[in-house]
Amino acid sequence: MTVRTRFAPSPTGYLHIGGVRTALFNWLLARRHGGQFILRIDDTDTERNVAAALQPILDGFRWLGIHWDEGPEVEGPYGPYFQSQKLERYRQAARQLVAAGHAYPDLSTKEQLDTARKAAEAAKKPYIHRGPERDLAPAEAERLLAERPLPVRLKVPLGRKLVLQDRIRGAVEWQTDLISDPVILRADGRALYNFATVVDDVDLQITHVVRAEEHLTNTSVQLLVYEGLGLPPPEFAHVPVVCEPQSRKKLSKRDMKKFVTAEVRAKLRAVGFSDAEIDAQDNLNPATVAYYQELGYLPTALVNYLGRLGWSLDDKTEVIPLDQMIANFGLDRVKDSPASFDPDKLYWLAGEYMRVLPPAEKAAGCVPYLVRAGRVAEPLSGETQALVGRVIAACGDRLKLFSDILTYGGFFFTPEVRYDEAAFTKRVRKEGIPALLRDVAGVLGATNPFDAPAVEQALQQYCTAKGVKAADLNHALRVSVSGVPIGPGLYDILAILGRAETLRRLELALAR
RNA sequence: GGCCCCAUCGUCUAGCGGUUAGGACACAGGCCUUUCAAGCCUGCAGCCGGGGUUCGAAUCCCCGUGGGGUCACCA
Repeated sequence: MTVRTRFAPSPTGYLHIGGVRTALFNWLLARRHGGQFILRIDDTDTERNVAAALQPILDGFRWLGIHWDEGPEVEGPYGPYFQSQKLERYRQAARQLVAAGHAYPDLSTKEQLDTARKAAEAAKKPYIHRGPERDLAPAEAERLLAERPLPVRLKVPLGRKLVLQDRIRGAVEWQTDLISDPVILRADGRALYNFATVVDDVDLQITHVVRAEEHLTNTSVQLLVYEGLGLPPPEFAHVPVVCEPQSRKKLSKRDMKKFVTAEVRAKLRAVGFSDAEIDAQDNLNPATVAYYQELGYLPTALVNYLGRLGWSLDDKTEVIPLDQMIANFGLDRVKDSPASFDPDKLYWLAGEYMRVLPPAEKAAGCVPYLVRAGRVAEPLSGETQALVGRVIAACGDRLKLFSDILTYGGFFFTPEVRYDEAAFTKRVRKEGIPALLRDVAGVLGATNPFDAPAVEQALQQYCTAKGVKAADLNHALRVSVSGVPIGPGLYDILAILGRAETLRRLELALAR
């Protein structure tokens, strides 16, 4: 039997980190066993524009390289893949349950239900609804349903114990007497999640339902739907939820704005977002995939991080490239306790992946940030292309995210130097430094060739000869030509700028 | 509150009856060094508590405690 897994997002307008982790596990399981991964859209209850709200989700998965074998835009033999297109199918399945005596129309009014619920609450008892029509003969129930629109409820069998053999949690049990008869079809004919999801999983021939633990309780009802339909349930695996950083609380889809801290805002502004944009877009925060995409994280790093959150290969491996993850993934090594999301570790992994990325790919990833910041214009000239390559090489391991090109190498691409005042005061506005720089400008004017080794040699010779501390000179030079106290090696900086530009910037600094 | 799930360094995890409880991120210190990174070395830090079972428990059982999830004509 081929393994078929699925991920079923609601079109919310963003791809949530927690959701991706769940989707990734499904995808890995399918790939590991040569099966299929299906994307299905749970849009039964959405009023909003589904297409627009779905696009960011599809984009996110594509960016991550998590490709679906069936679903939106690729279709497949078991569609439709949108719940909104399966209304008639759900009605038909509900009728089947009614005819088999496993479901019934409920005449109770909302008021009656509310009253009963409140009474139960006041008595501190759980409210278990059993509609009076549940004992109607199937034919009678069908007649009632044909007469007028009524909600349909599942007839939960009495006095039974339900046992789920969860692939991650082991045996989980429920007493059916504690399960209220759930509505499976509204009076207007729309299906409810617990029912639609089962019908869909049946239609899509899903073999393994891997989903977040928050669905564990739902599984009892779903088990009963399978039973009523006369079908064997698939394998279930409930993975623990992903929690907020430094917390045990679920990384919630609600209230994601709270993750937009001052630090996060600064990072987004650094790549060109305005405060207005940050506030307006609900997908620009660290709980969504888009955030990492915008900051220039390598998608491979994010996938590695997420795959490693709640699953491990062994007792030591942290960097697990995708092919290795596919080859080794299994539900048996998925943890059964929640894990909190750790931005620091993700950042570290991003650096690990960036380090081994081929130069051409680094350049391709960095250029868009330079373009967006107005530092280079497209199409890039051959000269600019070469400059980008040299700057990236000089940045070396400092580059962890593509957007880091702005922090470490931005000054190469603009004639005006923006000075960090604190650094300028500390390194340049000092007794004797301006005179030193003027002197050194002469040395640099005579250095040939003007490449890193020659510049280094010339400056060191100068320092030795004049008894100048190399550090004092280098710091002053760095801040003078780049404006900032951090960045690539000084000799690389000077060589890349070239003699003329170096001397021009030196004059610029001395004129301040 | 009912039901269900969970519990090893701050965080991610290894461990599946006998280990000096291992690794990673973060943090601290050191080396290197023109800055910042990187790299290398060192350090800090953990089995929620209590009972059992056993020669022996982080590991098995029970009870607490704590955390989480879920209780809709949402998904």
